[in-house]
Amino acid sequence: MDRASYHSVIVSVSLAGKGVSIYCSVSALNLSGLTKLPVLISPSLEEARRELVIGLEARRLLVMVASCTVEYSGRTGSHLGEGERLVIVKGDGCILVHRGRDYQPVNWQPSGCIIQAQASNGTLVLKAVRPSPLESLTLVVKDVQFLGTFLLQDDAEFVLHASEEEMQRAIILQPDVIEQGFKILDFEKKVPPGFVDVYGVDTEGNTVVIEIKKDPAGFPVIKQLLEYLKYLQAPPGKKLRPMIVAPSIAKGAQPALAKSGIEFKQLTLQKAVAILQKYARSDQQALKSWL
Amino acid sequence: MDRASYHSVIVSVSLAGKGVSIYCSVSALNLSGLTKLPVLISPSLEEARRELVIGLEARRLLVMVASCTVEYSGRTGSHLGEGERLVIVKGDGCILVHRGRDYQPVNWQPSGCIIQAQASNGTLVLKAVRPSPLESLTLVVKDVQFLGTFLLQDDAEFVLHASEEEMQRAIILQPDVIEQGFKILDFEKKVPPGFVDVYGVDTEGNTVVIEIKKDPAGFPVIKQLLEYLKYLQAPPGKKLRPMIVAPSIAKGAQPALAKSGIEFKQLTLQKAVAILQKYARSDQQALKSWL
DNA sequence: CGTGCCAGGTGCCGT
DNA sequence: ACGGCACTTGGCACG
Repeated sequence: MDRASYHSVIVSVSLAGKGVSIYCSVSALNLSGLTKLPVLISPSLEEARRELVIGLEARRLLVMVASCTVEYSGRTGSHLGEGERLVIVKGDGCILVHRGRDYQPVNWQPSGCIIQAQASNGTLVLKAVRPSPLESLTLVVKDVQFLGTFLLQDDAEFVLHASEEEMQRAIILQPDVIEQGFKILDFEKKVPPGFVDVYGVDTEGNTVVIEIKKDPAGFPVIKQLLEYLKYLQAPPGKKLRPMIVAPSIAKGAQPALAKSGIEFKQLTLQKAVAILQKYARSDQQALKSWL
Repeated sequence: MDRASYHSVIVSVSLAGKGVSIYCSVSALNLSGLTKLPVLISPSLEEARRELVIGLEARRLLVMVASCTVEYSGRTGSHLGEGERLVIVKGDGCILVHRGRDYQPVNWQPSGCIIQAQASNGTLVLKAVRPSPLESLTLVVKDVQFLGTFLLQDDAEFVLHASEEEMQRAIILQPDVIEQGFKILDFEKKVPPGFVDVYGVDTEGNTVVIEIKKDPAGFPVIKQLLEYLKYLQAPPGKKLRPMIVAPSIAKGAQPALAKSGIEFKQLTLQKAVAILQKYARSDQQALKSWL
């Protein structure tokens, strides 16, 4: 690829409505050709609509900065007056409307809905309908500041080191982390109100019922565990030992814990990860980089 | 504004690293000047970093499509290998990393964190640190496909028609919706396990304890209400009438409801909204457009 | 600041 | 489909 080919760039300036439409056609990948880089700056609504339809068809990632109103109707309803927002449409048919602040989108539609863009009376209407539960999101676009359509090359795997699941796996791999001689009989054991995380016996033959929390254990988990206990019983002459495994106890939960006869065993995420590291050689690669 | 001024466009083509850097400087607002439209297409990492710093400083909305790795460490930890993602940084200091699919971001940081962009060894590192709880998100950017910085003009108010709150307001405005002659004594009344949504008396002087749900009422709400009842009692010679107000009863919850002696009163969101419409003239404007 | 609770919660997995 | 539950849940209101 020679130096000259880098300059194979088309810039066409057109007058679209009241705005300026700059069409930068560039490709870093195909420099010798005149491949269009799908970025529109202040396009007319009709140009934007055309590009949206192409992007939706190709299931590309659409990123639009536009002035619009947003209506939602479905499980409930919402209304948002006109203003400039960031609109994202993904290849799997989900849509996000973000304002200039806040972590969460002001409106959205989960993946799997039908999205269409149509011109309507001098405005561009973007509609996203979710079949079940039936709900629809409607954007009436008055002005598009920016519209880009991208294809994201992304095959990497996402690895999350978190959660009860890793703590549970650590306990299963090394039951001694609970106490010397602890033996696991079952996990995710079904009882009417829900599932017992870990279920086992101590060296005395007592039944140990464990509820795991990755966060400081508070009142809800105590109630949950007591609820489970109603449906469980120890072997004749043995005790039922309810136990909460968590990194810590929540502020005011200590008295309730003592009163209800529930034991507490500290297990931090770090320790759980260390145990997994020790036992699961195959996981070492994925785990070594964090912490 | 004459036609010629629309062409006041600067396009500079530079060779940045292995990529092409097209710098389209345009403004639809200030066409006579050479105001920069902050959109970079395949900039060098140094160009991107400079633009990011400027955008962060000005608390603008940053939208970047880039190939990067993502590390998270805090309450838990995560790792995501290299791939192309959509990165959003908002003015309030939150950051979202979106992949090409899925409603939710693969990684993020809520608002209020400190974000910095720095060059590092041939890569661009974007770091977002949240002070409390202490957690950090680190993006190592290898290649930037697109970077735009926007200022969103958006003063509209968001109106959500939803939730228990509207149902509660409807009941408070028109207690008859529960039953003829029902009188409200209190709402959000504190009991040890939580709060009673609505608390009142019927025409017989019996105490009515209402729990509101906007979704079909299932087992959890029954348990919740029974929990509250333990801490409440009717006047001498009167009854305690626990009642669930919801659009419907969940599938298998009917028997449990009957068994526990809890009454059910249907109230849909639509009806609640209608009541609010009738009573709150000032709200009519906001409510009239939906449904 | 923790504690409780709602959310258009979402997502995952099970019957 | 409904049920139970975790989530880097986020968000708000309140003691």
